[in-house]
Amino acid sequence: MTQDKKTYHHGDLRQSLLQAATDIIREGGVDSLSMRKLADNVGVSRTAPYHHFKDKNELLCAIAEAGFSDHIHAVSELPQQHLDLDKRALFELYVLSYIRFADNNPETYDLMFGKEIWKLGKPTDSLKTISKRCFQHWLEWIETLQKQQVLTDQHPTLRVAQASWATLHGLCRLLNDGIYVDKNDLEEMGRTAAAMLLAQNPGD
Amino acid sequence: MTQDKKTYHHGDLRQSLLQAATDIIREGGVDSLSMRKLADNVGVSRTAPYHHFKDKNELLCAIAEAGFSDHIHAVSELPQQHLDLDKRALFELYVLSYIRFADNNPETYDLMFGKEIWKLGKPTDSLKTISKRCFQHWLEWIETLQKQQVLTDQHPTLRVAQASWATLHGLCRLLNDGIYVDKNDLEEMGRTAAAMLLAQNPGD
DNA sequence: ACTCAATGTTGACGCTGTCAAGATGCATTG
DNA sequence: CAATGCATCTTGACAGCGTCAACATTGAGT
Repeated sequence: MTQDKKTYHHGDLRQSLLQAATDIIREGGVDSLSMRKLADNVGVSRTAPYHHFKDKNELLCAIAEAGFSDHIHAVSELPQQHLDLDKRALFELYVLSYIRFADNNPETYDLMFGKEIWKLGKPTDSLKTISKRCFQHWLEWIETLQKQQVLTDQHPTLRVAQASWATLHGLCRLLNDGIYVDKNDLEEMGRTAAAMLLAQNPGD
Repeated sequence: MTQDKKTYHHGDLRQSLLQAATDIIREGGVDSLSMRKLADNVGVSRTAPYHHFKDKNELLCAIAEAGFSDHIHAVSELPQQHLDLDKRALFELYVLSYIRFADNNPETYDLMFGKEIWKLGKPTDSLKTISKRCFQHWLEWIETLQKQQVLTDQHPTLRVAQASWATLHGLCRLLNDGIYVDKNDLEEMGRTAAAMLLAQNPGD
């Protein structure tokens, strides 16, 4: 598997660090990740990681970036897997999928959309790029939903996209931040939110 | 004003700590608050605060508690100040007021609804109490809005209250966490969100 | 074979939360 | 009024943190 570790040079330290960091974070949360413990876990000295990441912030950005990549991948598969569903049901499904992603990867989600990076730290250029791409996908879908009268077209696409995303985000934060803990409740909340956001059909 | 400070006993340390802590937090964010700096600011030794707060968590809970108190106070005044508005406009006004509260007191808001206390720390009993009371008010108002057909009554009051609150909360997080920075944009998002959540009137 | 840049190491600094032990002084009791 | 006890405040200490500076090792390219 991993090298025999007797060599002075690790050979693949950057990748190992990312992997180990992701594990630590998944295990004990973002706040349980320290550069020193991370280095120790990988079997390397305290400051070795600094040859691969300028500082802790850059490490976190790299992890968040991978999170966006996963997320985009997972989401883009959704519509193709559910060709049978009508647009409204698909929207609800997206809401629930979004919640599940945040629930399954709470700490990654925190990094992707948390103040640790976006307010306290500084997002990497590549992180900014991929996060914009992610929102762009959302935006495009919202636009088609508006055209299909599934979402209101009385407001600009951008605003509708932002407002509905904020709803999803809010639900996830309530779960991930420990304000609501029961994830079944949260799915129910997600369903209700989806229903409220959708344009009411006259024929309902 | 404050005592002449030459006395060994401070006399009113607990209150001074709360005040200074709130100032520090408002100035530089929750993360800029350290027990040591706080003690120093008040002119007292490192560990003196521990005679008034078991640990940092309890201090933060006390600040959050004051935040809830302010919030409840501000909100309860809203309907009486705007008797002229119809129910739908009042709802939008509430949304905007909520956003403004989070915008004006971002760090307090973080404490009130952030993982620092609810997930990483442990909320005080009194904090739990007042936060429940706060949500209870929201819940009651949502119920009347449902009865007035301003919000959908096709879902349980609890779910509607949770879902709509999640929307507000999501908007605030996006602002406070630095994902969206323009607060004018955010108000527009708030308006859009309010419109989407409201039950569509046939006669619109 | 020699050099250089990339990568890894140890030492150090100042910061953090908080525990333990000792100093101080106010309030209550004899 | 003197003594005692308890709340309060102090200094000392420890383990942990991010990261800078200086030094060691090594693989790659001339």
